[in-house]
Amino acid sequence: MKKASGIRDVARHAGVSSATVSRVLSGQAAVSEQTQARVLAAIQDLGFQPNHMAQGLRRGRSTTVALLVGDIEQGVYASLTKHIQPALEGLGLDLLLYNLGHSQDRLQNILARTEAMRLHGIIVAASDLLSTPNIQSLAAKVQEQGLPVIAVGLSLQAHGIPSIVYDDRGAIRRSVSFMLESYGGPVAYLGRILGSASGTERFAGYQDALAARGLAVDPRLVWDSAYRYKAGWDSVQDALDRGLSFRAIQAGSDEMALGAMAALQARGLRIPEDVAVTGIGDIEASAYLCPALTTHAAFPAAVAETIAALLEDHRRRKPLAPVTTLERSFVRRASA
Amino acid sequence: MKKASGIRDVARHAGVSSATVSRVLSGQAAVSEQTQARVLAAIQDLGFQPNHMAQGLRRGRSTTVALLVGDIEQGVYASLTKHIQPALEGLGLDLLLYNLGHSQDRLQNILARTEAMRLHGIIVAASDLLSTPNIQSLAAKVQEQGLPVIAVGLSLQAHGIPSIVYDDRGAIRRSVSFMLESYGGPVAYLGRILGSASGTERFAGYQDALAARGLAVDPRLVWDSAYRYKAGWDSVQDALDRGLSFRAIQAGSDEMALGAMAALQARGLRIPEDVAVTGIGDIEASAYLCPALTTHAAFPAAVAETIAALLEDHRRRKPLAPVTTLERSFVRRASA
DNA sequence: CTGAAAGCGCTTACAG
DNA sequence: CTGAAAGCGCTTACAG
Repeated sequence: MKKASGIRDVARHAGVSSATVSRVLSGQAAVSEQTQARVLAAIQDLGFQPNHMAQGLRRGRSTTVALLVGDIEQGVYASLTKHIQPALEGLGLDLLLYNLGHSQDRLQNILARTEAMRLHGIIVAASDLLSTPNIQSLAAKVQEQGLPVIAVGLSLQAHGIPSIVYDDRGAIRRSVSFMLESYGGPVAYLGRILGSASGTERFAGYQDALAARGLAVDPRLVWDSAYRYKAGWDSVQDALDRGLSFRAIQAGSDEMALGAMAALQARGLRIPEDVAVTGIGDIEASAYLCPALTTHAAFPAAVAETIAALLEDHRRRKPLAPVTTLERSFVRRASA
Repeated sequence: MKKASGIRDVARHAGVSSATVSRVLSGQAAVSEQTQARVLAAIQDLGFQPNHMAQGLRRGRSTTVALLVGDIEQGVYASLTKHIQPALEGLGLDLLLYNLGHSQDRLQNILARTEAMRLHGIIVAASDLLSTPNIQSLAAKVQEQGLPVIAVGLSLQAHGIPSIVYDDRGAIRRSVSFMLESYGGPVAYLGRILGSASGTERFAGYQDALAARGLAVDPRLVWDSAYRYKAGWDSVQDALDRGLSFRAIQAGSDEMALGAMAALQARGLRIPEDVAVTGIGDIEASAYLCPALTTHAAFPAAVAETIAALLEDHRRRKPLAPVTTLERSFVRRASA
């Protein structure tokens, strides 16, 4: 806990110039072994740590990556953040978190603020359909500033932004097909979230499954809704009030599925004997409910690794993979 | 989207010196109205934004606040983060997130890394008992570096660190008393988490409630456990296997309460007819389960406001309130 | 109220 | 392999 010392102090202590200290710090330039040893010792002795702001100013970029998430309170984003932070730390990068709260305006403000801080990169993890100006703003950063921008959960590949996505359409197709076969009766779709990129993808999987069996989509069994528990609860209460009948529900997220299950149980319906339920996302709570929720797992660790790899590729000026698609895995539990 | 322009460009554009531009930027020094207007216009014209790294280097501190959370996947920390980020943004500050994963080693590493970045402040939101070296390291930052450090969820007031805490002991005392009165039978305590500051506080509330009725604590009905859903599930399964009998459960967190409820239901027990359950925290899921969980609410918005106020006080060199205690509010729902 | 100048702590051509 | 010097983009005494 010495007073903040600078590179000059280290240089003096080691009997070299500050340029040399800087060189051993960067590890890039060639420095003789002896010199290096002496500098390293001086750094140790003084407990020296290079000033990030000075380095950033000089290098023209910070060591900070902005992570913009749809809503940190949602399990998906929380677990993603939990894995991304240490992955960045491994690359010597720090994570600046911005919670979008699913607002395009907020995204726009943040993107504007962001210019001034010479970020090292931007990760956008949001399932919302982004507004055109926002996408253009992101694409501009990639092209003009050479700033790596990575999209997670929605594909911005068409705009030249490397993306990491799940094959949600395929996943939902499989689980809906499974429920159609196992339970026969009609399968409702909960949460065709308008304005959500992944919501749209997932709903397409539902359509695929019905189409494969020559079934038509019954609009009364497609429930638009907001995100979250309450939406699931409300939609099911509403459907039951209207006397609709269905044998199973595919929810667009685990949160909605849990809300739906509570509503079914509150009405005295048994899961899965009366109505089967499947979610997608596999949030932590899903495994510890009664009955436990059948769902599709996510792989936040794999996403974090992919992000780290892309960032490394960018550093080495390698071309970045335009899109990385991860498969969901179906987690069969008691609810379906 | 102009090329990054500097203060000099603005100065030239406005026909003044860069010192003057800096002055209108800071808003601190006196500048004539005309000059100010011209500078502002130039800033507009060029879309100028001051370089954060340069400002930080010169001022000796960044505009970045580090938020260290126990585990971002837990509802408490997620909702706290969600509210703190915009509160900081309102003060022109950015949030650097570090996920501790409840590890003292990680905290130590982060605290060490942190030296180099000339932070604007540090917020520690963790319920773990901090290790002595970590507390000393935090206290040292307050004293030597004049860096504001704020503790949330655990009181570090004894170490000169302003703290924001809930009266969890009082809250648990009230709900345990309530269950004792309503259900008569024995109340078990789930989650006396060893090594957790708030875990200890909460358990003390349980002891208070029993003591107030002249009851002794039955050690078989005090279940130590880890955090989270699984712990709640396992503890209850275990207690049931051992043939223990209890009429109600006070859980040390909502997550544990939900895990416990699932375990009870899996064994065919009804809630609250056979066993009543109360949690603490009021995570989003709690309201949308069947039955909905009776719990104690948190007030993340109030915490965020308090943090912002403390940071402002620090900026104005006012003394900071050593401790701010918030009351929980009891949310009576169906589970107890 | 305003400007010229020094300097925050680094990195990186440029010489040698 | 190493050093002296310039400069990244700001802010802030110091004069006037």
